[in-house]
Amino acid sequence: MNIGEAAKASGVSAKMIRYYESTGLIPAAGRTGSGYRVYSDTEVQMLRFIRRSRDLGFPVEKIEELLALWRDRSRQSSDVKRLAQEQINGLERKISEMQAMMETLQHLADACCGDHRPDCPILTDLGNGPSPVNKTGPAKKTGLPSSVRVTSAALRHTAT
Amino acid sequence: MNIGEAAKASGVSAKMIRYYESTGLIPAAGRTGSGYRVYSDTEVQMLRFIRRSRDLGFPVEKIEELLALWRDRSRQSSDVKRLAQEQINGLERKISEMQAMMETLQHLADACCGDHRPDCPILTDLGNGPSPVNKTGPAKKTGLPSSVRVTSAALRHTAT
DNA sequence: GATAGGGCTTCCCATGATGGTAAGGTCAAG
DNA sequence: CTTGACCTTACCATCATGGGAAGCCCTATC
Repeated sequence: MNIGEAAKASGVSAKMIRYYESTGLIPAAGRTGSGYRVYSDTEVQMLRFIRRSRDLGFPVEKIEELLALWRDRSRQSSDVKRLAQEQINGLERKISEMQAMMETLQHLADACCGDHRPDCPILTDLGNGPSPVNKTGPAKKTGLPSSVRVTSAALRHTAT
Repeated sequence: MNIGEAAKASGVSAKMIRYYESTGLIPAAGRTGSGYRVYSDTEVQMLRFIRRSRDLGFPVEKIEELLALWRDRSRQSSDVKRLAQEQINGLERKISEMQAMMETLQHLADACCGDHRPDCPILTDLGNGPSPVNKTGPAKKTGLPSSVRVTSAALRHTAT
């Protein structure tokens, strides 16, 4: 099986398969005499594992750990569960941050009549809102990061 | 006001202020004889606007539009509201994607006893799960992106 | 006036996961 | 033997942000 077939079978693009190999996430594939990469079913299964893990939001760094556990027959399921729980916690945190953003935006949008006139509470808030966290006091770390910066990275893939 | 003071007053790092200037998001600041950037209160207010917009998850590209509307006294509030609504929709979509990931993970974690034994339904699922969307059929676009890839970009800033 | 320390300047590099492109080799079918 | 589809490597771009180096400037202290 060459890289294109492995890509189709695993759902991981050929580009990413090469990338994962270059970073050491997966071992270097075998080669034909002419230099083409060759993949076995076992390797395709590993790629599917990676793909599925990515779909669940795991960063590649964590997938490295998951793969190690996957291969380790003397693993402890508690280690796997811990990784999963950490991922759940991270997702939960991001979700609540985004929900906070969404609620703020919804309040602002609700207050904006959205007609031909220029008056707009959204812009007013953006201009006068409490951006600088340390506006009135010497607060340092309030606990909440205040900025969330979803960076549109998460948006990108679905939007495009 | 020099760039460091403007950074403190606006909540935008000096680094980012220079970056925003270089990309044209904000006009080039004035300079002292020795080349230091100088900022007025008006410019700091614009920076606060940007910061606040970022905090609500707007990508810089959208902030450019928001800023244009902010400056435009003959704007129509409907345009602002539309941008806000788009942002809300994007957040909503990302949130539901992450919630789906979280639920899947939660199910898997619930099924994992998390003890010293190696048996783990999480790893089993990752290895055998329905990763390749086109596994049994010639489906093309199922409508759902199937992959969500939050990329941990959203995690990063809060995690680190 | 000299010196120290901190702030400013520009320029380059890194992140994370992914796609794009270009130049060139290979394979299989006709 | 040609054509087209595929493979190879190598480099660049994304998006917003931080880090660092090398060098100039300003202020305070001695």
